[in-house]
Amino acid sequence: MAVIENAVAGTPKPVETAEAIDTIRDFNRFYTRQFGLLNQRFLGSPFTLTEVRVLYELARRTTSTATEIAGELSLDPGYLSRLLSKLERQHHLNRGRGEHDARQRPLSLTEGGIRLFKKLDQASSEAVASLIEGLSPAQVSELLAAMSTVRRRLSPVTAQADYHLRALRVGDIGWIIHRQGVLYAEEYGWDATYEALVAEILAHFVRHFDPNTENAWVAEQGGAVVGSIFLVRESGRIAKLRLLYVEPSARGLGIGRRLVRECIASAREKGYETLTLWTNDVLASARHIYQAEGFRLVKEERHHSFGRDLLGQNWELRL
Amino acid sequence: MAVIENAVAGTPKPVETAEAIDTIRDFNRFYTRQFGLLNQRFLGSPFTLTEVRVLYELARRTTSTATEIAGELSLDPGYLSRLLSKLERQHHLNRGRGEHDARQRPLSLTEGGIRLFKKLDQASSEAVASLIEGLSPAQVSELLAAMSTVRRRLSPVTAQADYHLRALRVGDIGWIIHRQGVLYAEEYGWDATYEALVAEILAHFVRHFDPNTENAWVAEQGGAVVGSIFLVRESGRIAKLRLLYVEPSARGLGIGRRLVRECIASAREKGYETLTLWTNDVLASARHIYQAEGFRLVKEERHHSFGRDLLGQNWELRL
DNA sequence: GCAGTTAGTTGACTTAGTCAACTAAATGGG
DNA sequence: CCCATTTAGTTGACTAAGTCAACTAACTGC
Repeated sequence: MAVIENAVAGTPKPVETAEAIDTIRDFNRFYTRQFGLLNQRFLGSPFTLTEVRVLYELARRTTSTATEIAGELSLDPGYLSRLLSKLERQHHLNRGRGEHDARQRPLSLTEGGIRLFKKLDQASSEAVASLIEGLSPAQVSELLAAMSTVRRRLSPVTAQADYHLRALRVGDIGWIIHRQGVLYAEEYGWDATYEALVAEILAHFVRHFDPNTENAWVAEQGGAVVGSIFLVRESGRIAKLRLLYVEPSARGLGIGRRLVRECIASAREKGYETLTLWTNDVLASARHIYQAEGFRLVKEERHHSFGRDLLGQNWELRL
Repeated sequence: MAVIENAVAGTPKPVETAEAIDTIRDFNRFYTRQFGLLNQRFLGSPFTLTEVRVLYELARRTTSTATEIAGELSLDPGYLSRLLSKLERQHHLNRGRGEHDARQRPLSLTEGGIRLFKKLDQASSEAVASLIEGLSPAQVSELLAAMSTVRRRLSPVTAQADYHLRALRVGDIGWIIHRQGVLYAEEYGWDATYEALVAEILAHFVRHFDPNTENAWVAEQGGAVVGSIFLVRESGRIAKLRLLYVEPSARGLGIGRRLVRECIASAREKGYETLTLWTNDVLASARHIYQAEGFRLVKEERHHSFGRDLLGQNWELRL
C-alpha cells in the first residue's frame, strides 16, 4: 500500500442528498432527545416550558404588552392572559394601564419576578454546564464552532456576511495548503505533489518575506478563510501573482476578482513593471478573471504534473 | 502593519465557560425554533408527534410488544394502549396473541401501516430537503461535519472512539502544517516561521518520498486527525524521526508513544542503524517519550528561532 | 356619531396525556 | 398442587395545556 493514499483527508466528501437528509434527521432525533430533557417541566421547577419562555421574554424587555409577547412566542392570547394572571397572583408581575391606550396593560416583572427569572436562568446555565463539564477548552471551542456552522447553514439565507481581506496570520498557510490540496484533488484529481508544491511555495514565502516587495491577502467571511492570493518578488522589475484560490462556498461573490485587483494594485505601488502568473488551462474561472484584468497569454506548455496531463499557461500584465 | 500577524487563525480561541454556556443556550433556542416547526402536528398530517414516533418504532422492528414500545419511548402504558387501538381501528396495525405468553399482544404494521409510515417518512425527508436545498454540496458536507462534531461533543462520554493509525492522504500535510502552526503559537508563542519550517519539511518529504526508506503515520480518531509522525532518510545508515505531534484533545491516550514506537519499528525494519531527532527543551511530553523509548541526548545548543530563545536538543537511538 | 378594529378577558371545549384500578396470565415458593 | 405476587395490557376518571369563540372596553377614521 502506498504511504500516500489518493483518498482525501479533512473535509468529508460531498455526499448523496438522500444520505445527507437521513443524517440530518438522525441528528435531529439525537439533539431533540438530548435537549428535550432540558425542556421538560422546566428543570425541576413548578413552571412549564411555556411559562418559562414567557418569563424570558418579559425579562428581555423593560416593559411590554400581551400582544407583543403573544406575537413573539406564537401563543394564544386567551391562554397567555391566563398565564399572566397566574404570574400576577404570585406577585411576579406588574400589570399597568396604558397611558395613551387604556386597552393595553403594560407588563413588567416585579422584584420577585426578576429573582425568579434569575433563579431559572441559573438552573438552565447549570444544566448546560453539566453537559460540557467533561470537555477541554479546545473541545468546547470546537463544539461552539460546529454549532455556529450548523446555525449558519440552517439559517434562512439573507445577505451572506460580507467578506473582508486581511493579512496573513499564524496557521493560515497550513490551512491554505490543506484546502488547496483537498479542493484540487476533489475538483481536478490532482495528487499530493500539488499540495507539496503549495507547501514549498508558502514556506519559502514566509521564510523570505520582504514587506517592501511582497504581499499577501486572506479573504475571510464569518470568521472563516474563504480565499487568498500572494504577491511574490521575481526580480526588481518583475513580480509574480501566486496561489489564487477561493472556496467553492464563496464563489460568485467577486472575491477572486477583488483579490486579483488588490494584488495588481500592490504590484504597481511597489514599483514593478510586470506581473506574471502561471496557471493551468483547467482553472477556467481564474483564467477569465486574469483576462478581464488585462493579463495576456504569453506561453503555453504541456506537462505532466500532480498525476495528470496538463496544459500550463504563462500570463503577463504590464503595469 | 506587518503582513504576517501574530494572531492565530483557524481554531477559535478557548472561550470563557460562561460565554460558552450562553452560546450553547442561544444555539439551543435557535435549533428548537428551527426544528420545532418540523415537530408540530406532524407536517400537515392528522398525526401527532407521539403517534409518529410510535409508528417509527413499529416500523423499525418486525414485531414488538407494547411494553417494549412504551419503554423505548417513555410512554404511559395506558396512553400507548389507546394510541395502538386507534391505529388498529384504522387498519394500520395488527395485534396478535403471544405464543408463549398470552398476556402479550405482538404488534406489527399492516400493509396499509407500512404505506402510511413511508408517506410520513417521505414528508419528513422533504421537509429537511427544503431546509438544505439552497446549499452547495460542499456546504452540506460542512453542515454534516458540524453536526457530527456537535453530536460527538454532547454525547455521554463512554469509551472515546479508539484511534487508529493510517497512511498519509491528500490534504493531510496542509492540515498538519496548519495544526502545528496554530498549536505551537498558542502553547509556546512560536511565530509563522515555525509553520514555514514544517511546510518546507513536509513539502520535501512528499516530493522526494521513497517508500523503501521513509514512512509516515497519521493518527485518526472519530474521523479527525489527532496526531502524526514521519520517518525521513538522512543517509543509508541514519534516519530521522520528525514532526511528532498530538492534538491536545487526544493527549494522555498513549498516541504519542504509539507513534514513536511505530516509527522506531519501521526504522529497524528498513535496516537503519541510528534514529536521530531534534527537538526543543520546552516540548517536555515529547522528551519524556523519547527518553522512555531509549533515546539519548547527544547535543544541546541555544538558538533563536520562531521568534523565541530556545534550547535545541539532538537525541539518538541505536537500533 | 358610529361602524369597524384592536387589546385583553372569560367561558366552553379539545387534546394529550397521567394516574390508578382492573382483568387475565405467568411465576415461583411452600 | 395451591396461592401470593408480579406482569402485560386495558379502561375509567382525571389533570394539564392548550384552542376556539364570544365578550367588553377602548380606539380609529370616515
